[in-house]
Amino acid sequence: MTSRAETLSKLAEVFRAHGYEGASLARIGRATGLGKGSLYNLFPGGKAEMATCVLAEIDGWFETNLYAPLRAAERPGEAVAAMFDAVDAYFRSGRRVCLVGVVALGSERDRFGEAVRSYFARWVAALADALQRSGRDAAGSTALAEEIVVQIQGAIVLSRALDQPAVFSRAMTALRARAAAD
Amino acid sequence: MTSRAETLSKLAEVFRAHGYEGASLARIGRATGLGKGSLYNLFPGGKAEMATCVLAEIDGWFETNLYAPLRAAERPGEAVAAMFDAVDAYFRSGRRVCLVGVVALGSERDRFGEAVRSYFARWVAALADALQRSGRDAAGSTALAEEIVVQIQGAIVLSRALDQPAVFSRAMTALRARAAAD
DNA sequence: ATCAGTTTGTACCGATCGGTACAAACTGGA
DNA sequence: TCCAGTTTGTACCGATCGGTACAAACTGAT
Repeated sequence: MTSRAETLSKLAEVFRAHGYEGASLARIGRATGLGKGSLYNLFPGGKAEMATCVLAEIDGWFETNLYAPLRAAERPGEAVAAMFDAVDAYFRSGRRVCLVGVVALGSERDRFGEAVRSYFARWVAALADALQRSGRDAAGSTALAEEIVVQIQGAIVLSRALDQPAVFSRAMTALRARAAAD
Repeated sequence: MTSRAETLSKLAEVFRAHGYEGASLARIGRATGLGKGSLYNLFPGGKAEMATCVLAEIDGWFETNLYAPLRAAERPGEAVAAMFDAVDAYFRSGRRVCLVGVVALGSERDRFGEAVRSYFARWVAALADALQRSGRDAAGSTALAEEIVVQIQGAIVLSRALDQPAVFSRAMTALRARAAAD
């Protein structure tokens, strides 16, 4: 069953590019190469279920590749550095949008509210955990973790707005230094 | 001609709430209390012209209330502090979305590319100008200005995602301190 | 009061929306 | 080879999309 996973990633790109309301079934069908019959066979709940599954897959990817390593790392400092590598690759230096962030800004926020909240809350918590275990006090760790996630999201916005991936890269470089300091 | 200005602000709220694609003429008509006849009389170019005018009005508001004061201030430090006050009020502590930022993330970015680019470029430039005149070197001013705008945008995303306006307020407080320090 | 010019509501257009129905085409096990 | 069960394409549904046409209702100057 290769279809499901591949389809989800293509679905994600459609939602990323056009948002929930702009992701029409016609566009989805074109992007995935699947007709309505197949789509509704895979996702009986229609567009809402597609979006839910896409968000769940993204959430799972971040949990596996970012949050869990941050929480489990024996050398937290290296895990934080690895997170920045992963973030830079995943968001393609700001050229790729954060779908969860886009949902948070849109009118569909309430529909997917818990998924959105959990994704970001766990990101901040996992990062704060790693920062604290690398020698910071609890309050400072949480504050810095929150600021890092804020800057990642903001850097995506600004680098896309200015069409300058360098903006994203600069922000990541500065954050790496902040996280590594002391 | 009270209609035009009032209509634009109501239009802005519709675009903010639903994005360009989600802002249907039905919703726009409902929100403004105007029929299609009136809307196409005010904006012969249809939805695209409405969005262009809304972006232009927002741009004008920021130019007048933020950028110009930052560039003209005799006491740049106070102008920067005033900017944070204005930003906090305008974005209602993160409860209100930045329409230009939303457009930058969406598929309509290219259609309004120049407006989006200019809005953010002038924001960063005006802020960097004020920071430099308050005693910083040129490179540090630009870097800090960029980071401040990044954090404002990111704080809107995160505070909405977590449904915690306090996230936005904390970010603004920290940025005020960063900007005031030297 | 009249009338040109504007503003408004409404009916309507073809296209597309998300979703359903269902028969044809597949699939693997017996 | 056959057949139950799944997967697929396609036709179709009512609703809504952005946009147009146009006549009725307003407006202010004469």
